[in-house]
Amino acid sequence: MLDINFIRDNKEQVEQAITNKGEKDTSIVEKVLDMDEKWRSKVHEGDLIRAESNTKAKEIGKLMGQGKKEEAQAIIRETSEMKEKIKELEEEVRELSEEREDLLLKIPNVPHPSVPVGFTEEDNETFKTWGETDEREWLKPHWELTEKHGWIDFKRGVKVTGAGFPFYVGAVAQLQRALINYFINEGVKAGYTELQTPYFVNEDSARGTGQIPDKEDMMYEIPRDEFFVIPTAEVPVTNFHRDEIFELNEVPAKYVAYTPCWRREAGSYGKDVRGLNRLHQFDKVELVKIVKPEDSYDELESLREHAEKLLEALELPYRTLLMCTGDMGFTQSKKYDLEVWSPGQKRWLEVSSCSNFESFQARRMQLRYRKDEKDIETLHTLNGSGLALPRVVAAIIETYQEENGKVRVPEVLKPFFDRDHL
RNA sequence: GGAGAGGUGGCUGAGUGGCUGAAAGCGCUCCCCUGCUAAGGGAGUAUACCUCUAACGAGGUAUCGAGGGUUCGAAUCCCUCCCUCUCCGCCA
Repeated sequence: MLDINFIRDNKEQVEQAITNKGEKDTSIVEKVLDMDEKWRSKVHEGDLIRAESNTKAKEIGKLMGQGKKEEAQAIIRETSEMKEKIKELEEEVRELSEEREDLLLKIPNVPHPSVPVGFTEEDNETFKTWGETDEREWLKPHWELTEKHGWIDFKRGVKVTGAGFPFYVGAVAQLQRALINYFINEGVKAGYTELQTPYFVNEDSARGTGQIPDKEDMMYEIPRDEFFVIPTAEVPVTNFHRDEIFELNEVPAKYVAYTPCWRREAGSYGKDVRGLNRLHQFDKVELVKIVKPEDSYDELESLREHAEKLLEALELPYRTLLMCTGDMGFTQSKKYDLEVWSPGQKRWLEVSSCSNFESFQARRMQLRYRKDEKDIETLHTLNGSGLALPRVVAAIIETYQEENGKVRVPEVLKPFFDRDHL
């Protein structure tokens, strides 16, 4: 959510941002400003009447205390009209405030000036490439190898739950566990605090990170208990500090958390969902930072570098994309995607997304810090995957495969294995 | 799941209808005093929003778990919900 005062002062910039993010109709800006105007005027009107009514109530109290019942009665009669008016205004204010809030929640975050303007994948900038893509023809896609070794059981996953909920069996289960450990360890080494989180969150939390109202369809729901199943650890982790005011020495706060992630992925099909490419449940190690506004763009770079180093340590060729305005989503102001090379599929797979939300999430969540004696300021939040597991697993299996179908264990994961091959 | 108790400011904890946005203590900040690993005195110390102001700032409204109700007036009474604690039950 943007600051209404910011919108008021930067109307054109916000409209431009909406356009650049791919939405043609920018009239919402006009609407929200109009609604805000109405809301403020009614709030003020209500405040004035309430002030008067409070004064009278105090007079009554005084008179009652002195036993002057007659005089008190006279004032009480005066207030009855006011009472109705207050109720009326309260109702109006409530409605206006709701409408205002609804509109405000529908306005996307403003992209950073360094973000390329564009609307399709082609408009994303390649920020960096690392390693040589392996184009050898005989390299097999991971699903053939896992099938051959019995490492991933998609069929039984379908039987037990449904499509997109595979079982990992034996060596690949071990590989995932090793990766989770490795990623968390690297996060902790880099100064992130490890967090284990709830996997269900309430509506306020889903709203806090912007899954509601923007991306409701991505989440599984548990209506009976009014929970949402987390689509990423970002949701519980960022909400960890919701409604809190940090002291100066408490920022930056940095967390690393492993959780499974559940996503409905409605409308996905074809090669995108083949094998481990897209699942309804997958594992991910997530990094979250809560930082001072002036630091957030430096923090974004270090977050990106941290994720990149994980891929480098695993010796997996990758590229980093700077996402264009139209491809980056509602809540971000700047986003990098890391894509690992899948030599068996001859394509890039997204394994990390590092974003700066500036104050967009923090404002919804009331995440602030005491800047000095007088000022309280909204913080900035960032997050990035470090990393998403299944596609890394796929890339490892494909990259480390040998012609006989065996798969070597990457060097950095050797401590987690007692052998050279999976 | 059943029975009971309770939710007040950063913390402890008063407060059962009016001068209580909230005593007192602790903590914290600033000032004064004090020559020493300390003590004493004074002042200040929630958040959001609105209005006025160029600004410093001033005023107003709301908030005592959340929402609703009664009342001229509610932390205080009533209802609903949430949460915490104790006992029982169940259980990894």
